[in-house]
Amino acid sequence: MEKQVNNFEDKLRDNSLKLTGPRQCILNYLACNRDKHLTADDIHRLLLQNDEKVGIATVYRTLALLEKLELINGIYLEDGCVRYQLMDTKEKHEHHHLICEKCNRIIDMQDDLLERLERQVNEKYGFCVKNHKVKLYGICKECGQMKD
Amino acid sequence: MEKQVNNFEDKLRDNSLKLTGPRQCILNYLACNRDKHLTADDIHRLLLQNDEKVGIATVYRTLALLEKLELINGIYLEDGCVRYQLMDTKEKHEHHHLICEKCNRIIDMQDDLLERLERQVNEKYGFCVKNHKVKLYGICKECGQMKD
DNA sequence: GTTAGTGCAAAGAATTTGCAAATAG
DNA sequence: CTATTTGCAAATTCTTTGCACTAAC
Repeated sequence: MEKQVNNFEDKLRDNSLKLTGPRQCILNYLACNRDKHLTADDIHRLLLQNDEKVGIATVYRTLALLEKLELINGIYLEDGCVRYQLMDTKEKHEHHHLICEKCNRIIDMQDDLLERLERQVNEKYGFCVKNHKVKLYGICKECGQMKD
Repeated sequence: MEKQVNNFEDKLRDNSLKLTGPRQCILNYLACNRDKHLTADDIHRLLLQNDEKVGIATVYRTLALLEKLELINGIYLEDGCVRYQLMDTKEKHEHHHLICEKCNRIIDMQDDLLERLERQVNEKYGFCVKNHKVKLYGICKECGQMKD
């Protein structure tokens, strides 16, 4: 978390952008909830709950900025709103998500098992893979165990 | 294509839904453009161009129906609108998409190389994979060859 | 002080909904 | 004939934008 915040300050400086209250706040919330997948609205609501008066427009603008600076990743599910999560600096690519079709939980998955696939894509399609977004849909352990 | 249309008629009958002009038309457009990735608006525009007077609401309702009947798949890109494509009845899962970050082309990829990954997910997370959505981002062959 | 960032309210885009009229079975 | 579907326009949802005001550097 420290690392990302420092990283953020550097990236802002490099682009002559300003380190403002709302920006610090929003990055902080994401850093404290790296396991969650928050929408702009979630973050806005969280801020208001903690008496941080930040407009929703600023939340959107900050999330767009953080995504451009490659500090967060957007996840696009089927419900029409984007969810964000802090990027793991150790990751080469984005990590994968398991989405339970019963409880709608989103489970993070760190394994990077797509290297072989990416190599084959390069050979067969001449396509040079830079990033990937993998979502696996199914039934999670807990839901699978319930005998409804 | 014949197969899908028949399949469609059966599925409608099974659910006491009606086979209407707009529904046939829309499925037909998708069947004739299985390699494309059309938005509701694309389809609506196509229909109007061919003097089929169908309201945009009907297009949305029909696409939702076709998706529920598992005849088409929705692809959720970063531009905020859903694109649809006829499902290939031969496929176990959805196929993958390569998205070029330069020309924004979407390339279909039939290989199903995720079986090993899915097996490991099942072992490690107890998660039973039913479907997947894989998008690989990068630079396509043509864009990679351009020396701009 | 200058430039970038913010909040607000209004605009925009994609999609959904309510309802009376139309149509398939 | 009856239940489903349609078209239209209005509503909704998520997101973006314009602009005067504020805050970083």
